[in-house]
Amino acid sequence: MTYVLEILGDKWTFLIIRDMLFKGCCQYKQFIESDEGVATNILADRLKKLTQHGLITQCKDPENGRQKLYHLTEKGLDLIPSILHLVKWSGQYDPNTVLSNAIMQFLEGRFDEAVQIVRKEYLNNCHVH
Amino acid sequence: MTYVLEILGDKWTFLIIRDMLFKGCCQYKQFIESDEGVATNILADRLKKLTQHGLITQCKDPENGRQKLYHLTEKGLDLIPSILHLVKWSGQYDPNTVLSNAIMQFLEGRFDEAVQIVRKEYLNNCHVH
DNA sequence: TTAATTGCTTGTTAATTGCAAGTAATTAGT
DNA sequence: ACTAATTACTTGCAATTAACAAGCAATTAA
Repeated sequence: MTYVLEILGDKWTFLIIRDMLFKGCCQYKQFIESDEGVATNILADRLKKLTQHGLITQCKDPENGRQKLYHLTEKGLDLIPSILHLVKWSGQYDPNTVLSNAIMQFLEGRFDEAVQIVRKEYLNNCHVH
Repeated sequence: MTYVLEILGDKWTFLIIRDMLFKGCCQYKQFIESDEGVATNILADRLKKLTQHGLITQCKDPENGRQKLYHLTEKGLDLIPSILHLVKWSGQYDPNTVLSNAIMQFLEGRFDEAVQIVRKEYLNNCHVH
Protein backbone atom coordinates (compact mmCIF):
# COMPACT_ATOMS: atom_id res chain seq x y z
CA MET A 1 0.00 0.00 0.00
CA THR A 2 2.94 2.29 0.63
CA TYR A 3 3.99 1.21 -2.84
CA VAL A 4 0.90 2.70 -4.51
CA LEU A 5 1.32 5.92 -2.58
CA GLU A 6 4.92 6.26 -3.65
CA ILE A 7 3.76 6.10 -7.24
CA LEU A 8 0.26 7.57 -7.21
CA GLY A 9 0.18 9.58 -4.01
CA ASP A 10 0.05 12.74 -6.02
CA LYS A 11 -2.78 14.62 -7.61
CA TRP A 12 -1.10 15.21 -10.97
CA THR A 13 0.08 11.65 -11.46
CA PHE A 14 -3.47 10.48 -11.08
CA LEU A 15 -4.80 13.10 -13.49
CA ILE A 16 -2.22 12.13 -16.10
CA ILE A 17 -3.37 8.52 -16.03
CA ARG A 18 -7.01 9.57 -16.09
CA ASP A 19 -6.39 11.75 -19.14
CA MET A 20 -4.61 8.90 -20.91
CA LEU A 21 -7.45 6.50 -20.20
CA PHE A 22 -10.49 8.67 -20.70
CA LYS A 23 -9.35 11.49 -22.96
CA GLY A 24 -6.85 9.61 -25.08
CA CYS A 25 -4.03 11.98 -24.19
CA CYS A 26 -0.66 10.73 -25.36
CA GLN A 27 1.36 13.90 -25.94
CA TYR A 28 2.99 16.42 -23.67
CA LYS A 29 1.01 19.25 -25.21
CA GLN A 30 -2.27 17.43 -24.67
CA PHE A 31 -1.59 17.01 -20.97
CA ILE A 32 -0.72 20.68 -20.61
CA GLU A 33 -3.99 21.64 -22.26
CA SER A 34 -6.13 18.99 -20.60
CA ASP A 35 -4.88 18.59 -17.04
CA GLU A 36 -6.46 21.31 -14.99
CA GLY A 37 -3.43 23.54 -15.28
CA VAL A 38 -0.34 21.46 -14.60
CA ALA A 39 2.85 23.42 -14.51
CA THR A 40 5.17 22.26 -17.25
CA ASN A 41 8.01 21.35 -14.87
CA ILE A 42 5.67 19.27 -12.74
CA LEU A 43 4.31 17.48 -15.78
CA ALA A 44 7.80 16.66 -17.01
CA ASP A 45 8.71 15.36 -13.56
CA ARG A 46 5.62 13.17 -13.23
CA LEU A 47 5.92 11.72 -16.72
CA LYS A 48 9.51 10.83 -15.90
CA LYS A 49 8.54 9.15 -12.65
CA LEU A 50 5.65 7.27 -14.24
CA THR A 51 8.09 6.00 -16.84
CA GLN A 52 10.66 4.99 -14.22
CA HIS A 53 7.97 3.10 -12.32
CA GLY A 54 6.92 1.31 -15.46
CA LEU A 55 3.36 2.61 -15.71
CA ILE A 56 3.90 4.37 -19.02
CA THR A 57 6.32 4.24 -21.93
CA GLN A 58 7.71 7.07 -24.03
CA CYS A 59 8.62 6.83 -27.70
CA LYS A 60 9.27 9.16 -30.60
CA ASP A 61 6.30 9.69 -32.86
CA PRO A 62 7.41 8.03 -36.12
CA GLU A 63 5.30 10.51 -38.07
CA ASN A 64 6.59 13.66 -36.38
CA GLY A 65 10.07 13.72 -34.97
CA ARG A 66 9.51 16.54 -32.50
CA GLN A 67 6.66 14.79 -30.79
CA LYS A 68 6.75 12.01 -28.24
CA LEU A 69 4.06 9.46 -27.60
CA TYR A 70 3.19 8.38 -24.07
CA HIS A 71 1.36 5.13 -23.54
CA LEU A 72 0.14 3.09 -20.61
CA THR A 73 1.78 -0.25 -19.96
CA GLU A 74 -0.01 -3.33 -18.62
CA LYS A 75 0.98 -2.21 -15.15
CA GLY A 76 -0.69 1.12 -15.79
CA LEU A 77 -3.76 -0.43 -17.35
CA ASP A 78 -4.16 -2.64 -14.30
CA LEU A 79 -5.12 0.47 -12.37
CA ILE A 80 -8.38 0.71 -14.32
CA PRO A 81 -10.47 -1.10 -11.67
CA SER A 82 -9.20 1.17 -8.89
CA ILE A 83 -9.78 4.27 -10.97
CA LEU A 84 -13.24 3.22 -12.11
CA HIS A 85 -14.24 2.59 -8.51
CA LEU A 86 -13.05 6.06 -7.61
CA VAL A 87 -15.02 7.46 -10.54
CA LYS A 88 -18.07 5.58 -9.29
CA TRP A 89 -17.55 6.92 -5.77
CA SER A 90 -17.26 10.45 -7.13
CA GLY A 91 -20.47 9.95 -9.06
CA GLN A 92 -22.20 8.87 -5.88
CA TYR A 93 -21.03 11.68 -3.63
CA ASP A 94 -20.03 14.65 -5.75
CA PRO A 95 -23.04 16.99 -5.89
CA ASN A 96 -21.64 18.42 -9.13
CA THR A 97 -20.89 15.12 -10.84
CA VAL A 98 -21.14 15.03 -14.60
CA LEU A 99 -21.81 11.29 -14.71
CA SER A 100 -25.18 10.35 -16.16
CA ASN A 101 -27.59 7.96 -14.47
CA ALA A 102 -27.01 5.52 -17.30
CA ILE A 103 -23.28 5.42 -16.64
CA MET A 104 -23.78 5.12 -12.90
CA GLN A 105 -26.15 2.21 -13.35
CA PHE A 106 -23.71 0.52 -15.66
CA LEU A 107 -20.92 0.93 -13.11
CA GLU A 108 -23.16 -0.44 -10.39
CA GLY A 109 -24.53 -3.40 -12.27
CA ARG A 110 -21.77 -4.48 -14.66
CA PHE A 111 -18.54 -3.18 -13.23
CA ASP A 112 -16.22 -5.86 -14.63
CA GLU A 113 -17.64 -5.29 -18.08
CA ALA A 114 -16.96 -1.55 -17.72
CA VAL A 115 -13.34 -2.30 -16.87
CA GLN A 116 -12.94 -4.39 -20.01
CA ILE A 117 -14.57 -1.72 -22.15
CA VAL A 118 -12.27 1.02 -20.90
CA ARG A 119 -9.26 -1.22 -21.45
CA LYS A 120 -10.23 -2.23 -24.99
CA GLU A 121 -11.18 1.31 -25.94
CA TYR A 122 -7.79 2.48 -24.83
CA LEU A 123 -5.90 -0.24 -26.67
CA ASN A 124 -7.92 0.31 -29.85
CA ASN A 125 -7.24 4.02 -29.89
CA CYS A 126 -3.59 4.18 -29.00
CA HIS A 127 -2.32 1.96 -31.87
CA VAL A 128 0.66 0.63 -30.02
CA HIS A 129 0.01 -2.56 -28.10
CA MET B 1 -12.88 12.62 -10.43
CA THR B 2 -11.61 16.01 -9.40
CA TYR B 3 -13.86 15.53 -6.40
CA VAL B 4 -11.94 12.46 -5.17
CA LEU B 5 -8.65 14.21 -5.65
CA GLU B 6 -9.79 17.20 -3.62
CA ILE B 7 -10.50 14.83 -0.77
CA LEU B 8 -8.02 11.99 -1.21
CA GLY B 9 -5.31 13.51 -3.37
CA ASP B 10 -2.97 13.41 -0.44
CA LYS B 11 -0.75 10.68 0.88
CA TRP B 12 -1.65 11.11 4.55
CA THR B 13 -5.39 11.21 4.03
CA PHE B 14 -5.19 7.88 2.33
CA LEU B 15 -3.03 6.39 5.06
CA ILE B 16 -5.46 7.57 7.74
CA ILE B 17 -8.33 5.76 6.07
CA ARG B 18 -6.21 2.68 5.54
CA ASP B 19 -5.25 2.62 9.21
CA MET B 20 -8.86 2.97 10.26
CA LEU B 21 -9.93 0.12 8.00
CA PHE B 22 -7.12 -2.35 8.42
CA LYS B 23 -5.53 -1.48 11.74
CA GLY B 24 -8.60 -0.39 13.64
CA CYS B 25 -7.14 3.02 14.45
CA CYS B 26 -9.69 5.38 15.93
CA GLN B 27 -7.61 7.72 18.13
CA TYR B 28 -5.26 10.58 17.43
CA LYS B 29 -2.46 8.86 19.27
CA GLN B 30 -2.90 5.66 17.28
CA PHE B 31 -2.53 7.52 14.01
CA ILE B 32 0.60 9.25 15.22
CA GLU B 33 2.11 5.91 16.17
CA SER B 34 0.84 3.97 13.18
CA ASP B 35 1.03 6.28 10.17
CA GLU B 36 4.55 6.16 8.90
CA GLY B 37 5.50 9.29 10.77
CA VAL B 38 2.80 11.90 10.20
CA ALA B 39 3.60 15.27 11.68
CA THR B 40 1.05 16.15 14.33
CA ASN B 41 -0.07 19.37 12.65
CA ILE B 42 -0.63 17.54 9.37
CA LEU B 43 -2.62 14.82 11.10
CA ALA B 44 -4.84 17.37 12.83
CA ASP B 45 -5.40 19.12 9.52
CA ARG B 46 -6.28 15.95 7.62
CA LEU B 47 -8.64 14.66 10.31
CA LYS B 48 -10.40 18.01 10.21
CA LYS B 49 -10.74 17.91 6.43
CA LEU B 50 -11.92 14.32 6.42
CA THR B 51 -14.57 15.32 8.94
CA GLN B 52 -15.62 18.35 6.91
CA HIS B 53 -15.94 16.18 3.82
CA GLY B 54 -18.07 13.71 5.70
CA LEU B 55 -15.79 10.69 5.45
CA ILE B 56 -15.25 10.38 9.18
CA THR B 57 -16.91 11.51 12.39
CA GLN B 58 -15.38 12.66 15.66
CA CYS B 59 -16.87 12.15 19.09
CA LYS B 60 -15.71 12.23 22.67
CA ASP B 61 -14.86 8.84 24.11
CA PRO B 62 -17.61 8.30 26.71
CA GLU B 63 -15.20 6.24 28.80
CA ASN B 64 -12.32 8.71 28.76
CA GLY B 65 -13.00 12.39 28.40
CA ARG B 66 -9.59 13.40 27.10
CA GLN B 67 -9.81 11.00 24.18
CA LYS B 68 -11.69 11.38 20.95
CA LEU B 69 -12.97 8.60 18.74
CA TYR B 70 -12.72 8.83 14.98
CA HIS B 71 -14.94 6.63 12.85
CA LEU B 72 -15.61 6.10 9.17
CA THR B 73 -19.01 7.07 7.83
CA GLU B 74 -20.85 5.25 5.06
CA LYS B 75 -19.25 7.63 2.62
CA GLY B 76 -15.85 6.64 3.93
CA LEU B 77 -16.67 2.94 3.95
CA ASP B 78 -17.74 3.18 0.33
CA LEU B 79 -14.09 3.69 -0.53
CA ILE B 80 -13.33 0.08 0.42
CA PRO B 81 -13.60 -1.27 -3.15
CA SER B 82 -11.22 1.37 -4.49
CA ILE B 83 -8.78 0.80 -1.67
CA LEU B 84 -8.88 -2.98 -1.94
CA HIS B 85 -8.18 -2.74 -5.65
CA LEU B 86 -5.17 -0.59 -4.90
CA VAL B 87 -4.05 -3.11 -2.31
CA LYS B 88 -4.41 -5.85 -4.91
CA TRP B 89 -2.46 -3.82 -7.44
CA SER B 90 0.30 -3.26 -4.90
CA GLY B 91 0.38 -6.96 -4.20
CA GLN B 92 0.83 -7.66 -7.89
CA TYR B 93 3.58 -5.17 -8.59
CA ASP B 94 5.39 -4.35 -5.37
CA PRO B 95 8.46 -6.61 -5.22
CA ASN B 96 8.45 -6.19 -1.42
CA THR B 97 4.76 -6.85 -0.88
CA VAL B 98 3.76 -8.43 2.39
CA LEU B 99 0.56 -9.93 0.97
CA SER B 100 0.43 -13.72 1.02
CA ASN B 101 -0.51 -15.82 -1.97
CA ALA B 102 -3.67 -16.82 -0.15
CA ILE B 103 -4.81 -13.25 0.22
CA MET B 104 -3.92 -12.42 -3.37
CA GLN B 105 -5.90 -15.39 -4.63
CA PHE B 106 -8.85 -14.37 -2.52
CA LEU B 107 -8.71 -10.83 -3.92
CA GLU B 108 -8.49 -12.20 -7.44
CA GLY B 109 -11.24 -14.76 -7.16
CA ARG B 110 -13.73 -13.36 -4.68
CA PHE B 111 -13.25 -9.63 -4.65
CA ASP B 112 -16.81 -8.62 -3.73
CA GLU B 113 -16.74 -11.00 -0.80
CA ALA B 114 -13.49 -9.44 0.40
CA VAL B 115 -15.10 -6.00 0.32
CA GLN B 116 -17.97 -7.23 2.49
CA ILE B 117 -15.59 -8.88 4.93
CA VAL B 118 -13.52 -5.74 5.40
CA ARG B 119 -16.67 -3.69 5.89
CA LYS B 120 -18.21 -6.06 8.42
CA GLU B 121 -14.97 -6.48 10.30
CA TYR B 122 -14.71 -2.74 10.62
CA LEU B 123 -18.27 -2.28 11.80
CA ASN B 124 -17.98 -5.13 14.31
CA ASN B 125 -14.85 -3.70 15.86
CA CYS B 126 -15.67 -0.04 16.09
CA HIS B 127 -18.84 -0.41 18.19
CA VAL B 128 -20.54 2.67 16.87
CA HIS B 129 -22.68 2.08 13.82
C1' DT C 1 -2.26 17.56 44.20
C1' DT C 2 1.40 16.36 41.28
C1' DA C 3 2.41 13.93 37.14
C1' DA C 4 0.88 11.75 32.94
C1' DT C 5 -1.79 11.35 28.97
C1' DT C 6 -4.31 12.95 24.95
C1' DG C 7 -5.35 16.04 21.35
C1' DC C 8 -4.19 19.55 19.70
C1' DT C 9 -1.72 24.77 18.31
C1' DT C 10 2.13 27.76 17.25
C1' DG C 11 6.41 29.05 15.50
C1' DT C 12 10.42 28.10 12.41
C1' DT C 13 13.01 25.71 8.90
C1' DA C 14 13.18 22.79 4.85
C1' DA C 15 11.10 21.02 0.80
C1' DT C 16 7.85 21.29 -2.94
C1' DT C 17 4.96 23.70 -6.15
C1' DG C 18 3.64 27.15 -9.42
C1' DC C 19 4.87 30.65 -12.61
C1' DA C 20 7.59 32.95 -16.16
C1' DA C 21 10.99 32.78 -19.22
C1' DG C 22 14.18 30.46 -22.07
C1' DT C 23 16.24 26.51 -25.01
C1' DA C 24 17.14 22.61 -28.34
C1' DA C 25 15.31 19.81 -31.88
C1' DT C 26 12.33 19.31 -35.53
C1' DT C 27 9.03 20.76 -39.02
C1' DA C 28 6.16 24.04 -41.88
C1' DG C 29 5.82 28.04 -44.70
C1' DT C 30 7.73 31.35 -48.15
C1' DA D 1 17.45 28.05 -48.06
C1' DC D 2 15.78 30.76 -44.40
C1' DT D 3 12.56 32.25 -41.08
C1' DA D 4 8.92 31.22 -38.05
C1' DA D 5 6.27 27.75 -35.49
C1' DT D 6 5.74 23.81 -32.81
C1' DT D 7 6.93 20.47 -29.32
C1' DA D 8 9.06 18.87 -25.28
C1' DC D 9 11.33 20.19 -22.22
C1' DT D 10 14.88 23.06 -18.42
C1' DT D 11 16.07 26.79 -15.29
C1' DG D 12 15.47 30.34 -11.82
C1' DC D 13 12.73 32.49 -8.49
C1' DA D 14 8.62 33.53 -5.47
C1' DA D 15 4.95 31.46 -2.94
C1' DT D 16 2.87 27.67 -0.77
C1' DT D 17 3.05 23.58 1.94
C1' DA D 18 5.17 20.10 4.89
C1' DA D 19 8.20 18.60 8.57
C1' DC D 20 10.15 19.30 13.03
C1' DA D 21 10.22 21.02 17.70
C1' DA D 22 8.18 22.99 21.40
C1' DG D 23 4.37 24.26 24.13
C1' DC D 24 -0.50 24.23 26.01
C1' DA D 25 -5.28 23.10 27.79
C1' DA D 26 -8.25 19.55 29.38
C1' DT D 27 -8.75 15.40 31.62
C1' DT D 28 -7.38 11.43 34.29
C1' DA D 29 -4.22 8.40 37.09
C1' DA D 30 -0.95 7.97 41.06
